[in-house]
Amino acid sequence: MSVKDTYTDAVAGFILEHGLGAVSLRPMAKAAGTSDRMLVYHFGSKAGAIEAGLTRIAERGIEALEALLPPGPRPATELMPMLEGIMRTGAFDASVALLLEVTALSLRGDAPSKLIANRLASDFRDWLAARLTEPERAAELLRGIEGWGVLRGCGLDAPFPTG
Amino acid sequence: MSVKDTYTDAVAGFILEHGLGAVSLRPMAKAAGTSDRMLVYHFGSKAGAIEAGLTRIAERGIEALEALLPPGPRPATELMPMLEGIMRTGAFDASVALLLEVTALSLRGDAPSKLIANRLASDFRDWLAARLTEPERAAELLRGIEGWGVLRGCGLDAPFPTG
DNA sequence: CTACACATGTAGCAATCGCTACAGGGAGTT
DNA sequence: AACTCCCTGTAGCGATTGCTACATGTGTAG
Repeated sequence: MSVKDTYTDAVAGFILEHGLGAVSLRPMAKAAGTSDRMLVYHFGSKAGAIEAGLTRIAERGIEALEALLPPGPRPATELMPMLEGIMRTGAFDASVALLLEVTALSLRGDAPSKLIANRLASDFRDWLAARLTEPERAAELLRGIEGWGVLRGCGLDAPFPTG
Repeated sequence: MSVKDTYTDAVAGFILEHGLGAVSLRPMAKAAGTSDRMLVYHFGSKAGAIEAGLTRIAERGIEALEALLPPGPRPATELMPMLEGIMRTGAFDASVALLLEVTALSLRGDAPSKLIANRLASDFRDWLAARLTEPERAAELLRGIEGWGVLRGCGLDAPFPTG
């Protein structure tokens, strides 16, 4: 793994932990064990570093979630309660928050955010489709999950989408 | 309307237009026709100004949406297509983006954001319940609307929730 | 050994950040 | 007239921002 690759991981971790709005070069570089100078050297700019970090996060994407589930497609009536249990632990709160931040930027017209947001969402949708015995329900259920996540972030206890 | 009240409106407008992440005192004061000095004087701090602006936005809340709809409760099969038409115009993209920003902060543990996010979401939920002939479906439909908004922000065309 | 590309540390620049100290201006009260 | 209270402009502070100039190290190919 190249040096730049290591930095990319560190940047991804920093963004996930602190959020897009809290990114600045010096603290992020410190967390990566290097200097702002090096981040700019390797990624060209702050925006480049963020883009690399977000892309890395999108690549890692579903891995963490995948690891918590038994393999193979399931009917929604089985899969959704499993997902609900996982989401309710809060383990993915940071990921949800980041998705919402990127989505907000995308809604405001930020072009790089549009790309990343689209990738994050469609990767999740495709993963969901592959995990369901009723893949045609993926979009509807994804909509429900995202909405549930937003309401959870707002402190409201909406019902989790079911089969 | 007091001077501070005018500033509050201007701050609310600035936040809606540019997003929470882009708020800084001097540009916001310029948009309000005053100086950073005055915003700090009236609101105590940047955080105080933001809180006042967000509260004002929450107060205004549903007004703009309300104005676009015929009065009285409707069945979901009627109301939801109306909402879909309105949302698809993009007129509320900035509002959605702001809600997502606040929700993200709330998910990361920011206490003031938790309050505002909760108020924004529960006001919308209550409004929806009052607008439906089946008010018990408000939470489920709100979840669908929020999820739809997120996916729309991501550039995905999910189906709008229906009756 | 030399040459050259990659990588890095030090130092600093101009801009912006949130915020504050200080000096009033203007209106109303005594 | 003197005093007080609300409001505002000017100026600036120390910190942080993204980024860069310059010098240097380090490893590899010729």
